[in-house]
Amino acid sequence: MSTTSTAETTESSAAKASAPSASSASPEPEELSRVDSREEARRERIERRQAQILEAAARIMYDTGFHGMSMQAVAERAGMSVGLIYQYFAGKDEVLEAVIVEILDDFRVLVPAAMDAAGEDPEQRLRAGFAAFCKVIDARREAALLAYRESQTLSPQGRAKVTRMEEETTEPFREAVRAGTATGQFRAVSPELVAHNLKMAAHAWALKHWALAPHLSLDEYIEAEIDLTLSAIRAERIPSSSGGLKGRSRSGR
Amino acid sequence: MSTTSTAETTESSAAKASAPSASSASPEPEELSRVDSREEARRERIERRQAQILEAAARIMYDTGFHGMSMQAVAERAGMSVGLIYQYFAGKDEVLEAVIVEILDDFRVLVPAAMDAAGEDPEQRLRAGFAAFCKVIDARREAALLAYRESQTLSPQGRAKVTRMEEETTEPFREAVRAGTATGQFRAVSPELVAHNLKMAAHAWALKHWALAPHLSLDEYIEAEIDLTLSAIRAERIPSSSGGLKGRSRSGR
DNA sequence: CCATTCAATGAATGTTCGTTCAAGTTGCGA
DNA sequence: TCGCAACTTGAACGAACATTCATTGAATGG
Repeated sequence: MSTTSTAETTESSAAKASAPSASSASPEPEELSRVDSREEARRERIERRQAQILEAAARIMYDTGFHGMSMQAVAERAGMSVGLIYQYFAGKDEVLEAVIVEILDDFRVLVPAAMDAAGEDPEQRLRAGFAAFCKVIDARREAALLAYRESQTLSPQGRAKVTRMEEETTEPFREAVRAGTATGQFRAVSPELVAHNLKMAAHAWALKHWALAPHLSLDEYIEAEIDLTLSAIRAERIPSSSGGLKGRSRSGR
Repeated sequence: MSTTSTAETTESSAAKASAPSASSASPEPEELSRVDSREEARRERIERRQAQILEAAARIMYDTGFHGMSMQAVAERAGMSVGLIYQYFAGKDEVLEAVIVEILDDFRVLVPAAMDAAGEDPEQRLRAGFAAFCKVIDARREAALLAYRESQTLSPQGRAKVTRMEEETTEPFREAVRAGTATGQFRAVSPELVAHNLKMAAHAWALKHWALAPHLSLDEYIEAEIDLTLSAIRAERIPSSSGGLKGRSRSGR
């Protein structure tokens, strides 16, 4: 899942970058195809190796944390030698960044896709987006947890990148809330806050899985959370009965 | 703040446990008082030292993470020698556990206190408890973040302890929701889920401070979040208009 | 069948760090 | 003033670890 885009995102990395000098000049078709298939095989191998490494690294970090992960252990788990890891990643730090970027990339791609597939209605869009978000988290719970625990460990650039990706991820939520407010379906709530809450609720499925999973299935959780949020932001459907709403509604800000 | 209970909680630790052999036989009252004041001074020193160490450790871990924290660095920051740390903690792991337990202890004490001070009304109790929760987080943001990042690093016993303390912390929230449902002020929502959401919203002030703080002050955040939650769970105040509430309210479990 | 290229290995290296402990210091009672 | 006990120090030790690199092995091309 998203392996392609990950490889692309990660490619900033190590050596290996001996850019395909082929594309310049080699008119023979057989020559071309030979070079191409070579190139292709190479790319495939690189991808496979990186995936191997990232999976092993994610597993180990989940158990022990970044600091408890030795490159030796990663190599063993991935079924290769230590040295080989350094062919595909410049160092331990870069392995961490790749693991984190991989899952953020899934969010960025899958959440908007699900929302667009859900049509125009803001409520349906929020539902679909939130469900997709939670499902990605559920599928990659280990990596999601890592993204939290070890973000601080990243280089400043790495952290900036992660922050930016996270902002992008929640932008569709903000837009849906704004759209709903515009149509009058939603109260005048802060799109930032609602989007933030949905994001946190999704993250919580990973962060607090030990507390939630015994009570709820993933689908139940998704249903319950989105219903709660929608209850909070739906415009009251009863324009009648005077303003005397009992409660002090100093809704702040 | 809560230093006392922390010292107690942590006491399982290192050597130092050369239990007061005095208590066996020394009838002279002057003897006794002399011994007592000695004991007291000793305890005070232990507390002061532990606090010194924990503050330094929390600061360093916030910047570098547990793995980036060397005992040498802690000693320097705390203004003491490496060896001395081992007089008060059995090892690096125990320092981490103490830092985490310290803040959880604040929650456990301060949140119920604030709720009890707020009176009987479930809504007011939730408001007060949530505000207290957030304020503790805000006051000790570094430690709160650590509790997240490094919980996995703890020993199994340490993790179990932290889990238990967290459950205790949110119990008052669950009770308030149940009470509100019983009086009919709240809809029939899951107390577990609502308490969980409030806890997460409070945690988020630490977890996502970089995203929230530019938009909102702490007080504004508290207001906005609790208002949103209460909007979601308040019973509709209009008993008229038939049962057709439109929404599918299969709020599961 | 040789030459070349490149993936892959894993022992060796240099460093960092948690922990220990022998030795020094301080404070207090006699 | 002496002696004792508790407190404190920090150099030293050993283990772990990230990273390197000389070497092996396999595939390709002529």
